[in-house]
Amino acid sequence: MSTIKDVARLAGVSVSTVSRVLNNSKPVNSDVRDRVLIAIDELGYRPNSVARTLVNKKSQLIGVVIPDIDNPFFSALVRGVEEEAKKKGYSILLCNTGGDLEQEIQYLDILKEKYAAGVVFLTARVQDEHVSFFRESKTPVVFACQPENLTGGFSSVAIDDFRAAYEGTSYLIKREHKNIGFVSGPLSDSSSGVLRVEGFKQALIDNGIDFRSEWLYEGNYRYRSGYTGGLKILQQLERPTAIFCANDEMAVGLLSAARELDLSVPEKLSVLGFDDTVMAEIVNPKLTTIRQPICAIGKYSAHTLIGEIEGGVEKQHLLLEYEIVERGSCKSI
Amino acid sequence: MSTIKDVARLAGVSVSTVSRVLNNSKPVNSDVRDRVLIAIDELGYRPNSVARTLVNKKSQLIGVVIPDIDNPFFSALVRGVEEEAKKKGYSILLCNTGGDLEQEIQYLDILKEKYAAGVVFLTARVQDEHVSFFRESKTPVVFACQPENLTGGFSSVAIDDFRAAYEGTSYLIKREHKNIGFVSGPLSDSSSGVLRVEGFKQALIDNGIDFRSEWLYEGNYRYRSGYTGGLKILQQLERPTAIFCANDEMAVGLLSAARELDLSVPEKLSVLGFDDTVMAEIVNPKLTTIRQPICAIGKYSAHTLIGEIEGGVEKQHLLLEYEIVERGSCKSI
DNA sequence: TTGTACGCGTTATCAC
DNA sequence: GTGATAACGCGTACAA
Repeated sequence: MSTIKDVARLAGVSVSTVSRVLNNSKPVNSDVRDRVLIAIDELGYRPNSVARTLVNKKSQLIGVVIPDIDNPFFSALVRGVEEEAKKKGYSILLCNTGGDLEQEIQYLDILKEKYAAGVVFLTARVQDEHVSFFRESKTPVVFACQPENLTGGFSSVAIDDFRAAYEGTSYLIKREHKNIGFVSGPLSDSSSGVLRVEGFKQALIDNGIDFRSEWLYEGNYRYRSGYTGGLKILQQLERPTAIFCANDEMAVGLLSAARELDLSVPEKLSVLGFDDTVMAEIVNPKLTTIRQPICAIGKYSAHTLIGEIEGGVEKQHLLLEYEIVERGSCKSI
Repeated sequence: MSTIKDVARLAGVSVSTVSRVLNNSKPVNSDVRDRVLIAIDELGYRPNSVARTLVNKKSQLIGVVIPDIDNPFFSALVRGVEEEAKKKGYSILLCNTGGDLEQEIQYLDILKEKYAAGVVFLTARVQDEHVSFFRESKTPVVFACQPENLTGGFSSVAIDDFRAAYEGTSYLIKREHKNIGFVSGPLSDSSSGVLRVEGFKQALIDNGIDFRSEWLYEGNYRYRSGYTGGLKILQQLERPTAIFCANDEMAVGLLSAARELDLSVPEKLSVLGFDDTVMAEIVNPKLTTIRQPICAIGKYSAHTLIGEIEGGVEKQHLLLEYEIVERGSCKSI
């Protein structure tokens, strides 16, 4: 492995000159520049990024902190981040936290000690600990899938969860559903989850439909809770003709519950999902769902982040487009 | 951020002494050790890993190179690697390659320049370029899901794909199926894929059943190819009573094809999957499949790797257990 | 425009 | 046992 010194020697110049052509940090005579370039090429020289990091106090690493890589929603986000980062010469340090605050902080410390250039952060709720870390360490960060007002002043990329849920509900109402249930995410801390219930409720109100709390089930985004919620809601004397789930995984669980209760979907029950992850397509009936451009959220998160890292671009809040994709799980009554 | 010098000053010792208590590299008097420890605590000092890496030429980074993080099979593996690595103080550099050799090599170069301690590698086929990289750079590596004889002498963690496919086929045969189709992975380069077809064929032979090439479809592990393969096989004049798919995703695609052709599963057609990823459970009917302990493969890969990194443990080939998990997609005839 | 020399935070080799 | 000091590979004032 050749170093900058080898290049300097071969080109007959000093290391500083080599450094200058490497970084375009100062003007260099074109003939010497050529000599250096040739030497670099000849030696197959590549600057040592560790040494660089040590002096610059900034690496080419981007931390991606998420609750669970083994969840299609998060892995799609990571893929988006990775693609964009790779394009710009950054690598991904994967921080899998299980949604645990302690682990999040632990990883944040690791990122700091490795001089990570920035981090894309997806958490159920932005906590004071997070905010103060980013403030103190001055590490650029963008929060993914987080409502603008909860990011502590940092950048974010998301969709408008309130409006998306509002429109999803409207979609159901337009199809003559007046009895609509809702399986939500955790309402205590999942901020975008709260937005979705609120969008749902608002749509009900605006259409003169009463909200029925017995048809609201607070799940946790997992298959199991969709199943349980479905059982809870559908076994009541009076049951809704449609249920809106705050994500696809729960919707799929709900499908199982409906099947178990012999309620055919969509004939007897319409089911509307959220996210449009891979499972929406493979389940039977295929899920009508609100598509959230997860991979794009990852891409734009990375893009925004790198903008802040390199260009000193201003903090910003991006809202991406969602859309209702109609498949087989909803029908008019 | 305090450095080793600050600690040395505060403790009234030299930096070398601090370094020694940090690394237990040489004996230190217990009273001075205590002073150092106190100083460390007082300053909240944490050794700078970048500087460490620069002098040791070895970081605490483990590269995980896979084709696609947004695929439940690979993401499960990554989760396993991450868990084990985190436990041992290593972090994960995620290398998403799209299965492209050029990108694999590109990432390998990045890993080298970052002084990665080792890499967990999952690729369709181990190529000469891979092997020579690991030989020359002396970077420890373990290949995941790769047949022992194709790892170029490096460690590996996998299951016995041949036997697993053999047993899967036997499972079908025991249930009186004599006409069995097979949807395979790519046969040109996916080595474990080849093993699975061979296990399938061998089971046929050992049971006196003819192999019918028209019932073999070469897919690519994706949903779409399972669907297409299903159509191809099931629209023939004579069709099998059971089809074995080399992974779950294709099995799910096959399910769609069967539904489209009005062949109810498992009544008219038994379908056997492979892997037991999340989708096996959410599809209807639920998939009977051969469970491969993907997450554990990740864990053991990391464990083996770290053993080689730290202990100079010998190269080894681990074969983990698989099992047939019976759900609703297969029946006796 | 170019070169010298020092610093980034550690570890390791040497003397003491 | 302990303490200087030279690496590790690079960027950058500063001097020329």
